[in-house]
Amino acid sequence: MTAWVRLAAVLELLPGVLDSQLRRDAELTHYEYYVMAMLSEAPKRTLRMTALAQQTNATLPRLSHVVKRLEDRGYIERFPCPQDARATNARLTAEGWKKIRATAPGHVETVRQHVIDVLTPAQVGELAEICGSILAAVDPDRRLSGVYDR
Amino acid sequence: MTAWVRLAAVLELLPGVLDSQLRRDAELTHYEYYVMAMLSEAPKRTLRMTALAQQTNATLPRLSHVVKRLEDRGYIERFPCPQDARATNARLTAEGWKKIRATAPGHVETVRQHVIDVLTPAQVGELAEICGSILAAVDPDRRLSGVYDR
DNA sequence: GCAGGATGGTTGTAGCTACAACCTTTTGCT
DNA sequence: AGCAAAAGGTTGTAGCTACAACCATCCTGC
Repeated sequence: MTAWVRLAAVLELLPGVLDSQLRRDAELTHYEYYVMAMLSEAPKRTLRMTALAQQTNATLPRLSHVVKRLEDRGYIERFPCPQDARATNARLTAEGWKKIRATAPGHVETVRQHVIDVLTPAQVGELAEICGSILAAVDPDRRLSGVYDR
Repeated sequence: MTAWVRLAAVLELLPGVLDSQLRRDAELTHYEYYVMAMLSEAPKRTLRMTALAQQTNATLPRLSHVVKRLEDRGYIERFPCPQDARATNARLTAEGWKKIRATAPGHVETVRQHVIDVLTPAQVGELAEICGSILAAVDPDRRLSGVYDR
């Protein structure tokens, strides 16, 4: 009971904390940041929409809306995939790359402050295990979340 | 890194799972359910808006909107607090009580299925500790969340 | 070689949350 | 007492997400 009540509280409060830091310092949603971060680590900073949706644990419609907004702001560009005319590729622009480089340190610091640094190293390990198990239960087919690596 | 990436995924996916079960089976949001659950455990099934906001980890405006909707549906009633003319009390109606009694088993089962039962007892304990630390960092003044009990 | 289903993606809309502005009552200071 | 500031709530609005409907392309079996 205690575990669940506290987890529910974290679920409710933590996203707000992360969001407001990013919105204040970079005018970005946490999810928008995550999308750009995933692109920045991909080969050629390019990913197909479906793959990007999986990696960011989101549905395709949600991603589509978000990418459109980021495209309007000049951080991402979309172009049809040459191999598959149905598919769309999303690529981080130079400006988007600059943006993510500038934003990352502050965001990482926030995550450290509120999560990593308040735990012992052993607890961090436990947390990874625990979240792994929960993810397996929540998304058994792993249609979303390419997060089971390591 | 692994711990954080997975926690971020849980933050993104778990609320959706809980919400859809409740919306499907009871036409309730997870947060609406939580509000009614907190009221159902309070003395006289009544709580002041501020207290209710704290216990449910929400801001007052959010609670105000939610309570209004639940009032329209007949699950909650509001009345001015006799001791403090500024304050408002929220009370669960008989219908609200019936609703929560009917809804609880399915919700609890969902939580077990996706969280508690996929962890070892030791992990459940660890999870409570970990979330406690995170909450302390996220909300140092404990203005929200009366969740540090035990 | 083509019909029917599956895959990839976009768009429209309803509903919830965050933020800011506002009003009322209470408290604190002098 | 009296006035300023704080506490308790509500309302309005903008913005994001979920869900459903939709279109286009690809693939499979026959």
